[in-house]
Amino acid sequence: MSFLELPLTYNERQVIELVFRGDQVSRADLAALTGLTGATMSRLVTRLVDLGLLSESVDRSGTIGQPRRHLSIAPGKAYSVGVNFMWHRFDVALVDLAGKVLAYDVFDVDEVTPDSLADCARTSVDTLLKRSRVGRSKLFGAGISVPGNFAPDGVSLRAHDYFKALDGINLVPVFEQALDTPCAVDTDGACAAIGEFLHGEGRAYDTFYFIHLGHGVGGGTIIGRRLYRGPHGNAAKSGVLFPYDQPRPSGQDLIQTLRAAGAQVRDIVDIETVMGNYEEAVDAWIDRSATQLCEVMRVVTAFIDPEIIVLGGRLPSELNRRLVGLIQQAKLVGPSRGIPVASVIASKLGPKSGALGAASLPVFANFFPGSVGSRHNAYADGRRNDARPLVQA
Amino acid sequence: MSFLELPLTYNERQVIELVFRGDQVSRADLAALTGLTGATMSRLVTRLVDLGLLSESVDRSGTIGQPRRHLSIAPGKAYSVGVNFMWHRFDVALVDLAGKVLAYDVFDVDEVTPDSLADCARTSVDTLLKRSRVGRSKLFGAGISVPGNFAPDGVSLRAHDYFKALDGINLVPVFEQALDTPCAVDTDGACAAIGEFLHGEGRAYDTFYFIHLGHGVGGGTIIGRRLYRGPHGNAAKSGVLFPYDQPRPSGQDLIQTLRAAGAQVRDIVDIETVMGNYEEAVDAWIDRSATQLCEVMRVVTAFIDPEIIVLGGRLPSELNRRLVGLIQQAKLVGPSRGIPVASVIASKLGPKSGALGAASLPVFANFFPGSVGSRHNAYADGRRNDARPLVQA
DNA sequence: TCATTTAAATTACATTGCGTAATTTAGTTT
DNA sequence: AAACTAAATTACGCAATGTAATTTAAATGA
Repeated sequence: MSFLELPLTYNERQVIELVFRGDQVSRADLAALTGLTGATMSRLVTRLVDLGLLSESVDRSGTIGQPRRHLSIAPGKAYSVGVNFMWHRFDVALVDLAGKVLAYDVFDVDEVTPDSLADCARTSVDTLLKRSRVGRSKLFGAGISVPGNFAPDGVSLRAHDYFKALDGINLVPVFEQALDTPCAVDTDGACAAIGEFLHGEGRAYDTFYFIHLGHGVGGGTIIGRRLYRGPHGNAAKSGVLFPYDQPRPSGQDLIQTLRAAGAQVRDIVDIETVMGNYEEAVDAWIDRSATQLCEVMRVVTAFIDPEIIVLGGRLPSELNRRLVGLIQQAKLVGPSRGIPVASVIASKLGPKSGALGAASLPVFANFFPGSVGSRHNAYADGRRNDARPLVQA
Repeated sequence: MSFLELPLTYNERQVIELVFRGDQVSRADLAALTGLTGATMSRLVTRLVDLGLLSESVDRSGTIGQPRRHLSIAPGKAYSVGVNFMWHRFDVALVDLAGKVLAYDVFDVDEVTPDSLADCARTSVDTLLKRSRVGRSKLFGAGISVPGNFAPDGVSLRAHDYFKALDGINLVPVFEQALDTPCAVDTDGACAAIGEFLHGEGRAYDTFYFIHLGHGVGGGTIIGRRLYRGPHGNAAKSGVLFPYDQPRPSGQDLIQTLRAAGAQVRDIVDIETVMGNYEEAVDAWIDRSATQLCEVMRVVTAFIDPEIIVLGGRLPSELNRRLVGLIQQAKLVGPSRGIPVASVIASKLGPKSGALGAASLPVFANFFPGSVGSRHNAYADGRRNDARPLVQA
């Protein structure tokens, strides 16, 4: 981070997370929530206020004693951009730490190669920064959401057929060179889960599963307020239950369904405009997909046992809501005796959710404790940071 | 713990874990592995040696410099018992911290109620302690492995039909009263996973999935050297893919298969003795079950993305090996484009694995870092320990 | 043979971040 | 306006780590 000398400590990140996800929290609340003492919390908060990351407002709501001072993330201090790639388009969001979307736009892309993506990203991000008069120095990172999977090395892409030129590429250095800021790349499902965790329904939960319906059927898992990527970055592939050559509850499948019904659909974003004219086809697709997603619900409950399952992605919000409605009505057999299937709710983040989720990656990485390993070590500074991964000695 | 004044700190536990899972580690190795300095490691190890938990041996293998001193877990210092309940029997193991099984025996149980289980546990544990001349004061805990699931509260049991009297019961206080030592209760799948992590194939991995074939089809997930239980304790229910009223790759199903072929089988332990006489039925069962387990492999890879999948449980080791052999031969379609299905290996722990896994629960809880939350706090002692769970303020 | 070299382990001292307890602050209650 | 209350801050102590210097126990080599 250019504007912060040192990375934040674990406890500073805890404070930011609690302020971010909570509402109207005071220092005293934070002390109780973290188990730290009031004295320590006072010091932590003072430092974060001095850094300009937190701001406070006095609450004179009339209880006895010194009034609480509610903390909130300071607006306009630090910015992150998110780039969300689709087939023929991509959308970009510029957000500040407080979660405000300062600028958002959709761009076209014809050719999908590392170079063209880097170009697109650079020009579009520059456009947004200029439009909202945010200086580059205030940008602490960029997140890029891509459809696809990772190779066993956990970093290079196993791309969809539509993105063949990206196969085997590690996009992180590509984007870092183009955007001149630290970049994080993850799957659309993982980005969406992080976005939901920071800004959506997931704010109320520590452990949840996100079913992501984009071109394919993906997902993301938040376990204990951390993104669970898996050793190879390929966790949460909800689509496993549906072979590619058969009907499946994916955006691509819906596009094909609509085309078969005679609609002109180029990409997922076009669905919303045409679906009113093909109600019958959409209804049938929803019914069938809801049934299929019920099996995802059962299996996710069995393997992850989450507090809640959130359904979202790139489909029109109305479709997500209808799918959730049907799933909620279904009487599902639990995954094992006596275990109920987890509840499902629809994401409310809307069409910007993809870019917002991508922009959430750097926020999570730089300001949240979930990206810090548990090193019980009194020294945040001056410590060696070269621990080898835990392997047989 | 009666014999240890204070619970071990996070870094002390790190040392124990690395010594336990590693082989021939020196203080210098541990420093490199943890990222702590040599000075700190020296202090940590000295303390653990003084406590009697570690012992060391000089390695004069001929390299220049002061010889390395290899560390190992001291034998005979601290003991744990594991109780592994089945249908008509249960087996008990007394193990020391170093992993040595000092005593092991199988007992019969006719009635399954909380009281009878407590009675059985008390008398059998007493027997083993006396037989191996281990004083009660050296016992730091007991682990109990039960078939079944947890209620949404995460502690009370949702028992199999065979154990109806246990339904809704929290067994922890029951056993703690009977055994007069801290008790941990978890599902057979979770216990087996922990056991595999400490003593079996899982020693080489940080994140793996354990498929547990007992009466039912269960499992356990180790994520980043911690047991992932799920918010309700019901994670890793591999059986979700197989309805109860259809053939499934469970021990119960194999018992029924053998009975249908004319065999006299009372419980899983009887399978080994009779299976030689019903080869045809066993072969068919193995073939079908291997095919079914291939789907578990695919789904686990999709949702957990583990480094490896380990297959084990209560079936005879030979059957586990044959199942693994067939699964390895199968050409499995990956869960998503470009992602290979995780590899599978058979557990080598043998028939004592259930009791060993159960006995591993207290070891894990008291001596490993995986049971400690990440509180970045310089003070191990004298700290308040009453942090509320992280919820909306 | 014995000084030199090497790597492991230990010791002395400094630094950091948290806890405890006392104090200050800003309001309500009586 | 004095008493009371809860939040926030300050002063001080302590535990655990890091840095740097030192000790230890072996191999090396003149």
